[in-house]
Amino acid sequence: MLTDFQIRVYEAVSQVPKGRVSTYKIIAGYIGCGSSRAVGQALRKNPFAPEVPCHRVIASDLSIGGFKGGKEGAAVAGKQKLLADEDVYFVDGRLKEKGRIYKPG
DNA sequence: GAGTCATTCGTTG
DNA sequence: CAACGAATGACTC
Repeated sequence: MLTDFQIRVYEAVSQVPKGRVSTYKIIAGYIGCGSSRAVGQALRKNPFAPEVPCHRVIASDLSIGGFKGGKEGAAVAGKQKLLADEDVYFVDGRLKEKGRIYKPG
């Protein structure tokens, strides 16, 4: 069973176009949540894995964030790899071009 | 009902 | 700039 909150997150993340990324903070504020952690929780489940590009979501400090339940290791390694396919590159574990961040509005 | 979490901001050194 | 602590909101058991 999915909650309205999770659906909100999946909807917001699904709106992020290719070659662009978003942050937990932006998603959280976009759906009306004061905690970015809740967003990560919803993405962690990600029942719509291929439909919801959870790999297009990073931390607000331009860090890679987490992936597949891990915040470092092969998890984020695969995340950066996927982002690299989207023309989104990372440097030292941080987003290369902050302009890649997609902000609604 | 308590524990856990893929975060974020503020203070201190 | 770097490291630590406190706060927030929701999902899982």
